[in-house]
Amino acid sequence: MSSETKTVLTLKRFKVACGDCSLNTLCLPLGMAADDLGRLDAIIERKRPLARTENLYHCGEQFDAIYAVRSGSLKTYATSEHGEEQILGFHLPGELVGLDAIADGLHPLSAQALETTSVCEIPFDKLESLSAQLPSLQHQLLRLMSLEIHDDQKTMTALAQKSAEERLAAFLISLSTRLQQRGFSPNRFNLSMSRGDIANYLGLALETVSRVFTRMQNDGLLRVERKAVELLDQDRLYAYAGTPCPSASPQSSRHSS
Amino acid sequence: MSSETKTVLTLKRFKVACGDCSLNTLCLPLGMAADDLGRLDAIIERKRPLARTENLYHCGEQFDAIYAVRSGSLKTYATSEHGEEQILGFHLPGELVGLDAIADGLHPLSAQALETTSVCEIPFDKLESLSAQLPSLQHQLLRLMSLEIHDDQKTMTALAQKSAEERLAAFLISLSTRLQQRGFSPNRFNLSMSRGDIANYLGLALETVSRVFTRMQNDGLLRVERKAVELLDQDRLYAYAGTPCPSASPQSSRHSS
DNA sequence: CGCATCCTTGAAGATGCTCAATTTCCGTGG
DNA sequence: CCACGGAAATTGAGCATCTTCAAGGATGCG
Repeated sequence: MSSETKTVLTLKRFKVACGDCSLNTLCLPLGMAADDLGRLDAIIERKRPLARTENLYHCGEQFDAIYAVRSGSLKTYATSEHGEEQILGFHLPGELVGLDAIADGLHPLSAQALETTSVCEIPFDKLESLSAQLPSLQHQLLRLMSLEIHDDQKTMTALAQKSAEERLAAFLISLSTRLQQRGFSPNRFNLSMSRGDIANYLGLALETVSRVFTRMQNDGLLRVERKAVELLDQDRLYAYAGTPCPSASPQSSRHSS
Repeated sequence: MSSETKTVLTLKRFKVACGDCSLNTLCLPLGMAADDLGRLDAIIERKRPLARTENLYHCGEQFDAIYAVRSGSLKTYATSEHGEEQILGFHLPGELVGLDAIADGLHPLSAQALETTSVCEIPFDKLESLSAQLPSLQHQLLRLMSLEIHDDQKTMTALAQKSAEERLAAFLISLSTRLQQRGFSPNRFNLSMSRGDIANYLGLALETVSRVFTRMQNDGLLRVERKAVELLDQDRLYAYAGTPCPSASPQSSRHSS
């Protein structure tokens, strides 16, 4: 019995029930009733934290669970036949990874921790059957997948038609917004990824990202020192990035080109 | 009663049950039992066909249904504050559009027919409740959303790290593959979108797309005349595009460039 | 038959990349 | 504690790809 107690204590470091998790307004639990939460809790496995550069899964591996980031951050990336990597997303606490693997049961990407990171593992078969029983869970799962599609579309827009400055501005705004939703300062934060990672994600050369950072700093838009970023002029940064389709004012007049 | 018969006949032009639809191995019905299909049929509304340039929905409108393309094709696009459009996807028969709107109940994109196009309208609230009852439907819905995420990631990779040639090659391969899945020739097909649309989607200038087409034609890769495309050398086209993480045969021999 | 749209082709110019050197930072070991 | 070595970041110069601007040709619809 004492050994059992010991085990519980050991695991307790990682075991925080969804109901007590600060992320439950962002993550899968959003909108779920308290007693339904218990059923979700029951299928979730909390894993030991990952160290920096450690992989959560590799491209090509079999898919059997999705993961929710609990703390830290991850990058997901594809590897070309020539060994070059293409980063396709950075994932903050409360975000799900692995959704792209549902389609054919194999992970199309790899996921790697950018810093010490802990995740919740959610076996997909159990999640599917539970979703059928809990409408709010099903709804939130669909919502989060939709959100990922939506976010990817924003990234595609940035890659397709924005300049280096605009891409970096949009990237910083995305980070800032998401950090704010998680209770962090939107103006001062640390980049958990390298310049190379940012460049890779944004389809730019490492050197270009570095140059744009200095240019923005000289313009008084922000201060950046190594990983530490401080946004000094949100408004001008937003103007730089130019967000499409603000879901806002229906413009009755057509622009004639 | 005769009037009722008349109505049925009038609608019959559009009414093809999912069970009789040639797309049911690609679309939502995949994997569903025959009697379950009837329940899906019951919530689907077949709309009158859209003419070329007609919109299925506009960015900013309220979301209450997803759509399955039955015949023809659509483009989805965002509109920036300056009125420029960014195309984010082309959609062929059997593919779903509107999945990106689940997240916040408003369409982030507009959808426009590239040619005469008919769609099935699937009210989302009904789809959600039916999914909870039919596991195979829920599974296929999740699969198709996952597939969209996966496809968007491929596009992001192309935009981030590929040259103009590689992007166009990857685009043509994607079209070819999807057309083949739908029972069309993978080697000879018509582009339903303009050069400008392709360029916009690929993040290139219209002129660049035109030039790359001619270059590829001179290289014997393909023949292109206006909208008509014939792929002459699939292998070389694939080599051009370079697909990442083929989740497939570990090629023992590496192509040296 | 004529106009408008779409596509093609050419020439000049810009944005961002590659190559290369230097500096800063940080962890490791003396 | 300091020194060292490697990784990450910065900065510069030349260059390539793709864009922009511009003109001309083809196609299709009224």
